Amino acid sequence: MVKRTSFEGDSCPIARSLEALGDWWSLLIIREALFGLRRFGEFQNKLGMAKNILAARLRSLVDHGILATAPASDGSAYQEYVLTPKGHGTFPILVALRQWSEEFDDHPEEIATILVDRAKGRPVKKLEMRAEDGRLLSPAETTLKPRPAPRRRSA
Amino acid sequence: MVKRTSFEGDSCPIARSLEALGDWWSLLIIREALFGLRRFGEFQNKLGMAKNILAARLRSLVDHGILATAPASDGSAYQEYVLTPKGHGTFPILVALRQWSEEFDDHPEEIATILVDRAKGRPVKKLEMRAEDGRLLSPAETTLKPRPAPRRRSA
DNA sequence: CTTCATGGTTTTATAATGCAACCACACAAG
DNA sequence: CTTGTGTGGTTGCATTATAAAACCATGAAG
Repeated sequence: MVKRTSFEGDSCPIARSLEALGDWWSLLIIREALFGLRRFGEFQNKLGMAKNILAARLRSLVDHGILATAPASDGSAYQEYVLTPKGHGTFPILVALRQWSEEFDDHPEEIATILVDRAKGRPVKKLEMRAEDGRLLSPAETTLKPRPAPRRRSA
Repeated sequence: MVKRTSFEGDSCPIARSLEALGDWWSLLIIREALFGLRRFGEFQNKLGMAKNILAARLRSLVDHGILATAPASDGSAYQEYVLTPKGHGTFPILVALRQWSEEFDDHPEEIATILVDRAKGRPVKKLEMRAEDGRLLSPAETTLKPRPAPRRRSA
């Protein structure tokens, strides 16, 4: 396999996000980190993935600023992997994937869990596209526009 | 490379979604279909990807029910690829990826476009997690719950 | 009919993945 | 202190996934 096309320099933010998130297993590792896993062994045990791939993915996620390493919380000499704010920011992506699957999966009965509001136990509402003024938007009611040049910032 | 682990039988909807969407290029093909591309050559020209990979991806997206083939709209004998409702349902995923990248990208100045409300030209609002009753939810305010057994349906 | 366009298919070589074995250090127990 | 187990990797190997390029079959236009 020749090297996969990199989307790193792409002008589209979707493509750019795939550079950080698009490797096989990456989103599932983030999912587990959101559930609170932190230790290499925890990720490995939960996901059942190859250790060399896990090591490479964790390294990549750290390099992309999604995870950070921190001293283990039990006081041992080991390191843990903790989500950064950038990592936490992936939550809507995971929710979107989940809701798409729940709605369109060929075998919805194979899905084991639903995402609920912790306080009430009720399902989280479907994600909605909304305009600045709150109007609900369908995909057809959106479009792309050139990004305005950023304002100059004082040094 | 040995065969990648399949998430097909996974009980988590996020993992399951990656089976259909997780191949390199798949989400970008869908993005282009959402922009209105339909013909093999259009996808190929726009994305600049290898034709054999494009053919394989289009086949996979059709097999997963995200795209369907239809006679070409110009009356020729060719086929077109059109998004199904399931395909259109991926829009929030793409929006979530876009918004994550816009917020956290190391080089936001390299992003060329913003997603706007077509009528007003104003940026689309950031996606929000909301409870059934409309309360805004942080990730910590959500949890997973076993999916209730489906009701028996009349034959 | 000829020529070009379209939508693939096939071949080839390298990167990406998973498996399994190995390794270096950390930690715990005696 | 020694020994054994746990932890977090690293390494070697084989197969699949990817991209590039060439090839091919049909469609369309003149």
